[in-house]
Amino acid sequence: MKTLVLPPLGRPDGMTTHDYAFNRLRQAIMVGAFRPGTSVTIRGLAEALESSPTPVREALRQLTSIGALQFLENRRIVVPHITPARFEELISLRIALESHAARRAVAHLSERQIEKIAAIDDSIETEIRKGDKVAALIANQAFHRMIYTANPDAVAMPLIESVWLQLGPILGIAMEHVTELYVVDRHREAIDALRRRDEQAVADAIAADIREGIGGFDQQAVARLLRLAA
Amino acid sequence: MKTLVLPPLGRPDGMTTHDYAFNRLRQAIMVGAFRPGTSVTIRGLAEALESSPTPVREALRQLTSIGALQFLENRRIVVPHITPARFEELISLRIALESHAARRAVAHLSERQIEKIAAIDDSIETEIRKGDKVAALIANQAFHRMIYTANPDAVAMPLIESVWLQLGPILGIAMEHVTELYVVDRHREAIDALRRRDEQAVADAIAADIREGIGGFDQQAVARLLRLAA
DNA sequence: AATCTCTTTTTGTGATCACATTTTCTGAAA
DNA sequence: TTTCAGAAAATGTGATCACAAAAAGAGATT
Repeated sequence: MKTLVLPPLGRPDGMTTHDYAFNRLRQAIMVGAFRPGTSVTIRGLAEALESSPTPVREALRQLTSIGALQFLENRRIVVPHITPARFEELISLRIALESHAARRAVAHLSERQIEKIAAIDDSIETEIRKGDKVAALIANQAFHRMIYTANPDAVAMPLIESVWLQLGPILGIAMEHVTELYVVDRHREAIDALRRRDEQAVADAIAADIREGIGGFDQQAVARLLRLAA
Repeated sequence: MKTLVLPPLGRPDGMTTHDYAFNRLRQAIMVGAFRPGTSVTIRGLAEALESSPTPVREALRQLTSIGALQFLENRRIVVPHITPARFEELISLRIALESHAARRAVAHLSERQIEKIAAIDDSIETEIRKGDKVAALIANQAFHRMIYTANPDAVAMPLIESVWLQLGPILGIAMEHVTELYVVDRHREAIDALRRRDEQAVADAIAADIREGIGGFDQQAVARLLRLAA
């Protein structure tokens, strides 16, 4: 029985055990700490998180609701498999959802917020230069999240995070097999468009960012990655 | 203590208590059986479902993950409130998501499936004539679901259902205050477009269907409905 | 080696209980 | 009637346990 290792995560005061388990697992999956097909057990995670089955099971159930995990018929809990076709669907969904969310956020963004977004973009570059892929990834997600959540009724945000979670595992594989991380520079383009309050240009920049970033993997590249990981 | 009444729902053999609770509550919310702001208790639902707190809590946690319920800071569990702005965001998200899903489904639909969809559309008319609003609503959802899930990798479907769930409570209010139910006849248009394999026309018909259906409530109408329900 | 059968272990499920917090109820004071 | 303080009840949380199903292991047979 190998003990499970999870990326650490701070636990604020007053946070319930269940919430902590949920957030920690969620973040682990989102940054690609689990491979597709990996199976987890309630008791195993309870031990790793130093708690009991009850709150862990609740966290796992929530994670399945957002597509991050899957309860199989035989009651096993696994990280869902990805096929090239499903990957392509997820990317196209990301583009549809995020360009929609970006367009809907433009009117709500203050100058100050836009500067904050530009600062986050700088931090992405910094992390890449340092070679910290996970940190760069988290900063990149923060960049996108900051834009979409400027809308006070950002109902699309939870759905977007669900898609990110479903892409997490293959992202983890990609990171292992890609020596150098780079981010296509559509971010500057998006920031400029935000400053001009040009909704269409913002949506286009976000779409291009996704398409040329993780979306740049074609079916064969995905198939190759999946084979490498198998 | 008034006992809680939930719309009935069959329970297949071998279905876990948790799964049953989840599905029954989900369906109840989706068809508008709960008002916005309604609060529920774990023990109360456990009693109504003739089970214990554990599986009910898991079901409630899942429902919060998909936006159907909300755990407040004081640990109370409520059906989320809706503002006119949030309503408008949800409708616009429905249009973005569903026209995307519809477009992506067109290529996968067989002639046989299209006929099945047309049959479902007929059943909607039947239910409306009978005056059974809930049945008409469920049939209408089946119509949409059947289209989107023709795509074997319909990754957008769970997200779409999440939006439906969030619109459920206001839908329930609307049904109480609308004497006559009618469905804008964009369904025929969608079916025709499906037969022609015209992706753009299908997407447009679905968008129009939403916009002229539930989306037809303007901000003032929503505000009025919410006031009536308060 | 490969396959099958039986035993042992592991695992998910759901009920129950103790605890702390929150809400509700009760009754007195203003 | 309103307001407020304390008591009582209700509620969410998390650990534990018993049970059934599934998986893993052991040993015999082909």
